[in-house]
Amino acid sequence: MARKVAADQWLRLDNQICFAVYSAAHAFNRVYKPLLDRLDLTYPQYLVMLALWEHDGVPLKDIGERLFLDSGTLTPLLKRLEAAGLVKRTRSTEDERQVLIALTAQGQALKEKARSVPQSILEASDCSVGELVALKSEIVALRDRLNAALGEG
Amino acid sequence: MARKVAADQWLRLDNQICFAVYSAAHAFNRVYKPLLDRLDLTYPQYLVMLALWEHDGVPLKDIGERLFLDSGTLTPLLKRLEAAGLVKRTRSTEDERQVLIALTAQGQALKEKARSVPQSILEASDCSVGELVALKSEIVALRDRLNAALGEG
DNA sequence: TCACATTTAATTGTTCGCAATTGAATGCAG
DNA sequence: CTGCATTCAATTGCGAACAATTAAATGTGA
Repeated sequence: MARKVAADQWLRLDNQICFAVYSAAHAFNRVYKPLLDRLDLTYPQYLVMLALWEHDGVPLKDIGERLFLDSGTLTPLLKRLEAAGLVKRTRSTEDERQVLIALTAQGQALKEKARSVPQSILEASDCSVGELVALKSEIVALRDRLNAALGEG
Repeated sequence: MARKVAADQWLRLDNQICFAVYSAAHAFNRVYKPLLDRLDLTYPQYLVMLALWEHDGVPLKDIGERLFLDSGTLTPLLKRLEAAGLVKRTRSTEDERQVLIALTAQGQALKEKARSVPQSILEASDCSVGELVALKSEIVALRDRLNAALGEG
């Protein structure tokens, strides 16, 4: 019986790091919600805008690689951003398979409204920048090992 | 200009801990996918089963509090688990507002097939149990602080 | 007891996320 | 140049996730 209980430890919800990550992601989402509502963005849309504020005029594929998302997710999302007037989607002339995503003036301007968001998140996290940076690095390292395992599998 | 670059650091994708968590959650999901396909479960369904293997015959609400999910998510998910023959949903007789979720024999039996899953995840994580436990605790602590901030906000 | 608030699931509508497929453009071997 | 594979975005279908609403059951105060 002691052996059975020990075996069960591996299936306990509280012992799953994946559940920790899963539930933390949802917690972040809920904290972001009211902040992003003021920008009329969802969280995934905010990520795309972050990517574009760094590198504008890039193919859809590049955004996908950066965010680990595919066209099935990005195509409709980008159409919504275009409908909102934040980006423009144009076929590349050199390679007509590619769709280039470029910020509109409105999309660039939104960056200024977004500047206050990270500070609010930091406050909700209730810990130091240093701690968050360290934790972030560990999580990224784990993510990259998981993705590497996928490539091998 | 140096000042503008410094200000932009806060909006850089790679500096967002939320994106680290978000992308790690998706990476976990992709690693779980082939393992859970063999159990005919999605990842959220797997979480519900983990909860039920620990505490059977509980109200939907309890599962929701445990997993941080609401009825809008759980009601259709549990109907799918019921359709798959893994759980039974019954109105409580003491309080007819509540729906009690109980494992079927098949649902209990699935636990044995699930025992090999955590080991596979550990291998894909490519690090020690100790490291994972420590990281998990930090992530849970962050999640709880975020949820606490929501309550205050 | 009666009115009213609270609790609990279910429902509706929108947005992700991904697998699988389609179709067009491009690259490449012969 | 031809034939075939590859790349890329779009589409379809399904399962979350959540806000907002609805409806029924329960609890509470007067």
